[in-house]
Amino acid sequence: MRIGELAKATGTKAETIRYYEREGILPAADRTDSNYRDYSDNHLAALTFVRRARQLGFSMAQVRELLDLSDRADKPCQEVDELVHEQLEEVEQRIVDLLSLRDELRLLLRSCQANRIDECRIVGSLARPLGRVTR
Amino acid sequence: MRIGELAKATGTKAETIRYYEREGILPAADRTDSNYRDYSDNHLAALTFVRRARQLGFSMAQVRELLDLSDRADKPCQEVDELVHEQLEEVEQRIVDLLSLRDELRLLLRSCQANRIDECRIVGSLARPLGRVTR
DNA sequence: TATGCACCTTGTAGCAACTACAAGGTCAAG
DNA sequence: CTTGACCTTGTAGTTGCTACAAGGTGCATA
Repeated sequence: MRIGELAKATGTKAETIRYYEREGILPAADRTDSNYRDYSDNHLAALTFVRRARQLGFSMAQVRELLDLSDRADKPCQEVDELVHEQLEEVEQRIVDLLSLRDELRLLLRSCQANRIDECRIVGSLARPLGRVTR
Repeated sequence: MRIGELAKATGTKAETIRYYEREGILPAADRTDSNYRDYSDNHLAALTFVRRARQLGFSMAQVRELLDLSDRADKPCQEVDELVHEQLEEVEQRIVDLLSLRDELRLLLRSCQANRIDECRIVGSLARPLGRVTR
């Protein structure tokens, strides 16, 4: 299959696929006589793997690790487990951070009672460091 | 005060402060005889404002808008309100996204029962598109 | 046969918001 | 008078793409 077809099949832009190849994330494809990339089903599987891992929030470096690990069929999968664990913890931390961000923004919204900007507590609140929004 | 002092006072790196100046987010400072930047309390207030807005997740473009608005003391603060609202909605969306990411990662972790990578469901799950992790 | 159009190629530059140098100037203390 | 901490400018790197530009290919249609 050509790059456009693979792109459509995986919901990836052709440019991104070429980028992955440059970065060594995907193996280079065969070429047709006219120098077009010619992909196999293995490429389709690999790209699906990569995209899914990226959607799950893994970094490119982590995806590389996952790819390396998934080639070692005989090894224990403890390392894969650890990578997923790490990622889960990061995501959980980001959630905690965003929740407190959300609370701050809600407070900020409630603090605007005035009509004019110079009386607006939002603008005033921004001029103070974080954590002292209330009063 | 010099740039290092301002940096310490606001928890910003000196390089970031110079970057803000280049970007027009902060007004240029006066210079000493030896060409060092010399900051006033107004700069301290402005930088605090900027950093706080950034910590709240506002983009540089939004910070610019907020700064412009906060200068128009006589205007109604409806626009400020709208910006905060927008940002709140974005944060809430990011939270929703991350929550479902977290669930996916948890499922993935539970799916690893095997010991060898070629029997590990995690690796297998990654090879399938999102949304079909379970079974 | 020509020509239009969708597709492909490479290479380079841009995005956000910094961060990290390098190479050199300034200033106070010892 | 030298050491060290600070400052200056300028440039390049980070992450993960995305967007061109300039040109080649392949196929259907006039």
